[in-house]
Amino acid sequence: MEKIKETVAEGLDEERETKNFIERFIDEDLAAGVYDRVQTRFPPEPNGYLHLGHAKAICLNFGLAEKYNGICNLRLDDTNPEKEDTEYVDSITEDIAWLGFKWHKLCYASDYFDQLYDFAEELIKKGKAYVCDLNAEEMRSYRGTLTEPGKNSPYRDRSIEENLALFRDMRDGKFPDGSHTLRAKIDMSSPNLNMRDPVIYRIQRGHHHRTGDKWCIYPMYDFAHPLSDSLEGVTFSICTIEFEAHRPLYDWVLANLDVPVRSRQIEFARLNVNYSLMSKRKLKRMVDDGIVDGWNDPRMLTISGMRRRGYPPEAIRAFCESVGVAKSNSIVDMAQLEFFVRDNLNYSAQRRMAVIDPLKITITNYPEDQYETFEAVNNPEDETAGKRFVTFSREVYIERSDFMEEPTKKFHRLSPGKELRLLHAYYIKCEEVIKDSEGNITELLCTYDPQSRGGWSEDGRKVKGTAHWVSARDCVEGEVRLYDRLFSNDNPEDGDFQDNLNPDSLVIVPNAKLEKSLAEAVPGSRFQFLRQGYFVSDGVNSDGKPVFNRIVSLKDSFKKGK
RNA sequence: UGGGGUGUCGCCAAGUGGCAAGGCAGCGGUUUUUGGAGCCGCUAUUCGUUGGUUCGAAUCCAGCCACCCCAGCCA
Repeated sequence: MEKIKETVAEGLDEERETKNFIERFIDEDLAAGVYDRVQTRFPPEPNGYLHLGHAKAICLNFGLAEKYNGICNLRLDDTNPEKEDTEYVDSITEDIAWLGFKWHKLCYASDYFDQLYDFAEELIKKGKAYVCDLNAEEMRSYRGTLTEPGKNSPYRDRSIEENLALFRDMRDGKFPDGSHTLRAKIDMSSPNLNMRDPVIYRIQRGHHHRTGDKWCIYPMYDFAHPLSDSLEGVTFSICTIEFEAHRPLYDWVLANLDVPVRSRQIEFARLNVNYSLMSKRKLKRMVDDGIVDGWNDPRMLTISGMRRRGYPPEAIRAFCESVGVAKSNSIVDMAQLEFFVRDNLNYSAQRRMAVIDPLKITITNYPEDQYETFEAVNNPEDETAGKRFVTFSREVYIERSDFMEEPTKKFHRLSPGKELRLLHAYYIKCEEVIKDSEGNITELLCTYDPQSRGGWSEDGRKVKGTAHWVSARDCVEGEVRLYDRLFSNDNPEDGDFQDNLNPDSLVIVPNAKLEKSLAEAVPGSRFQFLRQGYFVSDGVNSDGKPVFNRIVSLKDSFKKGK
């Protein structure tokens, strides 16, 4: 131990490792012998697709298990047949696997329906649960308010035998939906409303995606969750902060039943990102209302949307790591997410040339039928990415923004009479600007310096500007989709999100000029279109043109023409 | 309003009685055969607020203020 301390002191002085509060709780419990191992779980309800907020919970739960040499299950919390579907189960498993995590076991709350039922009977037999005949409205009025205590249900003092018989009748389908509930007998005057005899079973006829029509009664979250945790052997049940007031109930359920493990619930703050919505309910509404293409629309922070947008899973994990785990409500800046995407892509994405807003250039002293190829590195950050060849010819396209007729002081690219380096190719000089009748620039006539092959000259003259280009003879046309923020408002939660939609959230450029190799790009592969940012291949459109989505939005400083 | 939480830079976030980490964003500079990359700097005399305890307080105590969650037979 001492040795380890020394080593740490000597070598890793600067790598101070700060533990988050959950890790400190775990350390305490381990040290106190409350638990001798760590087991977590990620328990989504299969009623929608996973989003970045879930990614944070996934990283936390799976990360903790890994860190402490424990295990983490994926559990589908399917106790409400009305909202759940196998489509969602499939998307959830796919998304978690894509993020790079492996669950120890794939479980379903519905796996435990029989045991949960038995636990309910156990509670009844202990006199700690009763069947209540109050309807929803009556129950609400009996519950009291934030400031006034509730009243006991008139059915609260039924005998154990009667409760048991009634509960079995509920199970056997003898009552209509909503007519009876099973409630825990706790305290109708508790200041915590969750403890005022909460419902733990309700009658609900609906086809369950796994158990079909076997059951017509379903356990409530507050009953099913602690018991599912315990049955699986979960030691730390990590959930979001809105469940904090449910913790006494969570503990009550485990304390009043004969369970294998007394799991510990720990809450953390959910993730919010500005310019985006992170509520499954609202995401579903956007999908249903046709505001977006589907759950995988690249403008949404669903995992499938981010995947389609080209965000690498490693970048998402690094982001989740960076935002930390705490209990205060917070809204993380979208720029932080994009930073981790750029940071990853900088060394993982190959470079390609593409011209999104083309301006034609004719090189007047370059022979009409001639062409030649140049070698170009695929990624200056990664030698193993190799090289490719690009073809040069008499007519090329450059980005319209790489030419300025009356250049400003800081503008070093092409302008009349000035030289510009075409990346990997030659120096060219602008000799003439051709305009249409309305004065719009339609073409530039340039000359090239044959001595500058490779983009370098022996006379040592300095050419500051360099631009990407594409040979007119050899390029392919493609569709480029520029995705911006879906919401114009920093916080779309202000009012109805529909009022905050950004009309320019999707701009389609149908005829971008692409380097030939991009025509065969595998969907999902990411490239840097040099100065224009990062793009991901998204297959071909209905015209058979290759499609690219922009991955991160432009940095504001660059937008301002710096 | 009863209960439960949270307040440290524009945004996240460390800090657990001994001179306020780090990241994002921003700003300056420097580079570069175009990375929006790299490199170098700068950016909280102050921790919601007021008092108290202490040689010493973001850390302990008390009051106040602000925000979030709970009155589903949702999770």
